[in-house]
Amino acid sequence: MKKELEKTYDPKGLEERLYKKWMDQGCFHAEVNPDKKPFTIVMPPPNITGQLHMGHALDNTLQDILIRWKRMQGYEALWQPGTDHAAIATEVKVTEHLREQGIDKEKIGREEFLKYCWEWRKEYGGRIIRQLHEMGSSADWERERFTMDEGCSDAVQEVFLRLYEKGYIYKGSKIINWCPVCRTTISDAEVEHVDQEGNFWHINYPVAGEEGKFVEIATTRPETLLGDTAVAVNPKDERYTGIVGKLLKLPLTDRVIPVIADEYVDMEFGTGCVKITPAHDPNDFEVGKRHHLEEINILNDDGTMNGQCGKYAGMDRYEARKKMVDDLKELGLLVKVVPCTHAVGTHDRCGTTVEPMIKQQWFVRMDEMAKPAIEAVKSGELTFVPERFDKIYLHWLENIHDWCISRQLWWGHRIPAYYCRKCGKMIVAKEMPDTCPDCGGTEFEQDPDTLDTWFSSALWPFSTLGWPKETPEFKYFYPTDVLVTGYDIIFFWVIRMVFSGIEQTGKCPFRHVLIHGLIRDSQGRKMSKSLGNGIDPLEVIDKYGADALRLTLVTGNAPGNDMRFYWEQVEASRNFANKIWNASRFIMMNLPEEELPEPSAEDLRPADRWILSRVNTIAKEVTDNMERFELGIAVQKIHDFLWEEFCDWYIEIAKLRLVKKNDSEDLRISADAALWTLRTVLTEALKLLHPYMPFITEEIYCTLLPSEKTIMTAEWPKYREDRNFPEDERLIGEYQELVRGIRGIRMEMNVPAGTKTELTIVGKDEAACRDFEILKDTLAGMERMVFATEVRIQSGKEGVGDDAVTVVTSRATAYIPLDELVDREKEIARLNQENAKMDKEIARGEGMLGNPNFLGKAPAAKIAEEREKLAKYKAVKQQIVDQLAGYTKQG
RNA sequence: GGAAAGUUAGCUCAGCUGGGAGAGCAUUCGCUUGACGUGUGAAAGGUCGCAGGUUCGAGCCCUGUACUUUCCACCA
Repeated sequence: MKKELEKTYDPKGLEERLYKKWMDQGCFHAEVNPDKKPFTIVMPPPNITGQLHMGHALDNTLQDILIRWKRMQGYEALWQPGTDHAAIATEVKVTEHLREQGIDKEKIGREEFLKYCWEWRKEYGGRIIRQLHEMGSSADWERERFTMDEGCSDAVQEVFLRLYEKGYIYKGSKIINWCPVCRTTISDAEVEHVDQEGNFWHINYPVAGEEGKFVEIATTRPETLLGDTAVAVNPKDERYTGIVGKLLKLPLTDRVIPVIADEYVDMEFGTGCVKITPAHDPNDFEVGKRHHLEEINILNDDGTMNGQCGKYAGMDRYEARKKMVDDLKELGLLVKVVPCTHAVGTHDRCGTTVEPMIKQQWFVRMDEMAKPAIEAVKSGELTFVPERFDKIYLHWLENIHDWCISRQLWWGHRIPAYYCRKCGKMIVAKEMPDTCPDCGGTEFEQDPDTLDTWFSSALWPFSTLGWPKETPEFKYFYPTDVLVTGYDIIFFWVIRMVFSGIEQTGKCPFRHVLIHGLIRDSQGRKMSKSLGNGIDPLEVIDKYGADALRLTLVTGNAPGNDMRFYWEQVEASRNFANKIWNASRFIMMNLPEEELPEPSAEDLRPADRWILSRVNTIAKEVTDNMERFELGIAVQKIHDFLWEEFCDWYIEIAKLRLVKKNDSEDLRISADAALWTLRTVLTEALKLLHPYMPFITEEIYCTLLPSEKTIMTAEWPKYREDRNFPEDERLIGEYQELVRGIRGIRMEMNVPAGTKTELTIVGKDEAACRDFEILKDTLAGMERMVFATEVRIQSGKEGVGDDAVTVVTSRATAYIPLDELVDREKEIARLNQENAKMDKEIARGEGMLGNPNFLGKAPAAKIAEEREKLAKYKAVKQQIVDQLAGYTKQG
């Protein structure tokens, strides 16, 4: 029984059904297989708090395209999926969630809180995975991992230990970024500089013991005055040479601070005097170190002023600022207030202004590990697509600071450091030690901090494959091939994976990084929750299907570039799916029940060889484009081939032969050849399209070829020399030229569609006549395409009436008798216009070919091409001239 | 303050190593052609930001310039 496609294309039921089928058949699973070459992509693990958004949709579509393609090419293709515990994001979400139920995180304590986190993970961690299923993602879900599962946690501890023993991880008191709302440290990468309106407050600091003498400083954060331990000037600044070494009375306090000289101060900027607050400014911290200044912390962890701040203690930092400015004004020490905009460091997650503070934290030393990561890109071992992201990557690494990895959070990998309760000795180990080697104490307390969530993500390409164990998977699938991600997380993730991978495994974790941009709304704005302008990919899928969404996300999108989302584009994609659906349905309607053997070479007609040749060429081009990660260009070619060549031309040509299959034995053979070609070309094109539109291609393929289980493992089309038919491509090209010309002229002449005429084709020479004779069966049916009742092919003008309009191509002139419709004068004018056009072309060609420089320097192929074109234009012109001469003679 | 990207049809964007400018949507005029009106045929629409340069030849390479966007940055 022949299978059939549903009459209308409805992605909804179809996609769900096919995804289930793939899952049931284990189509996504990859195994260590020494007979095949591996191809690996690790999926950027979505947060367990996350919901699928357009960014995920794009990212996963690109990965799925690559994986499906490589799988078809015969690679053992592993797409390694999983989810991220997303330390701070989850902790914030769970905390909120608990608060809504009236539960206070602090009250229930760490252990209890973590239970809620795991519950959350159980409840919501799978949600985004299910949503990825809807996209058609062919990841190996059997291998799904989680950054906090046993294996990944083991990898984290192992790396921590190794780096600690190597001296690359250390605990130290340094100035760090503190978020007073989240109450944790954050890394440099998490600080976003946002321009804000603010003021420069100019304040006079009285010189001690010299009545009426002041030093004027300017600051954007007056409240930090309470932490000042010096004022600095540039040693070369002659304005201030006399004052260096003197003491100043720090306003609002009873402290005195020295004036010091330091190169760091820019003489040109402000007053040339800088207040130094070592505990709350990274630069001042460095200055303080150089001059052995006291570091006075003035802030509590929640951003309020601490006990050091006298009357301001307990106030919020901004409240204190206001009060202090008022007080300074009252004291007459406020010189002026100058409005200005300046870049304020904010926490990228919550937007809170970050406070630099000195705290004891854990850091990763970056200097040594950055080197091989830089080298990896410089040597070409690791490449970015597009290349320009090299610079961003290198610039960051070349200016990298040590990475603060400890977080004052509960949800995450706890730092594997233990402190002896008796003597305080710190021991770094995977498990809690039994006895203290120093004091013999047996009670230990683990460091309360957890690790930056990116610490575990950095290990993702190998921790998911079983590392640190030498598993077969690790040996086979690592290093991975391509990493696909947005440019927004190069710093957070890509760089950290590279140096971690090289340090731990000795190998760069991937060969290529394919960078994509952001999906913006139709006005070019970032999609965001606060704007409410986000488009839910699931809604798109619901309305138009995952295939349409996927196609929309890759067409016209170049690597690294942002793109705007338009519903119209999705609609166009769905229309394409519909087109393919119906074309396939048409082909299947005509296919016989019985076997359809490959026709012998002589039974194939020119159009058959043409379309076979075309799909062959397209396969090669598409493969080339995909190898260069030009997915948008590749899919455009498949799209255009299927729609404009296969549907618009070949199917139409084939129809003529199908309807006549019972007329004669010869026509039956012709019809069979067409059917076989239709099926063959469709099959090849479906394979090319499958990575982009997996569902519709699977459904059609399996219906068309009932013995095939899936298109997923069908062999990717390869270029075949025996399917290259340049002669037929040329011939059909001439045919198309002729048909287009006839349609055009009929339109121009306003010929009613119902009016059918004879068509006489006069070949330019014998060879041309022969060629058009070869196309006889195609031409004979041309009435469907060019409204001809009868087609004659001949070498002279005999029998051609005077009232015919003409279509001139390089090798033939077609005559269409239109009797009363033709205005002789207009026809002559039209031909003259054509003639002038040819003259222009000929002049261009002759100009080029007459230029000795061109002949001397241009490549031979280009010269030959131009010669050929020139000859063609000359031939057309000749025929136009002949035609005109005929009219003149008659007229 | 550094760096990158963009500037191409009315709109949104492609354009691979330099060799006669493309798509989708929109527009105009046709088509109950038996797969598809989610279709089909024809057409209109561009000084490729501006100014120089290199080249036989530049949307593409170089220099400068204008505007837009983004990233980085410890000038208080």
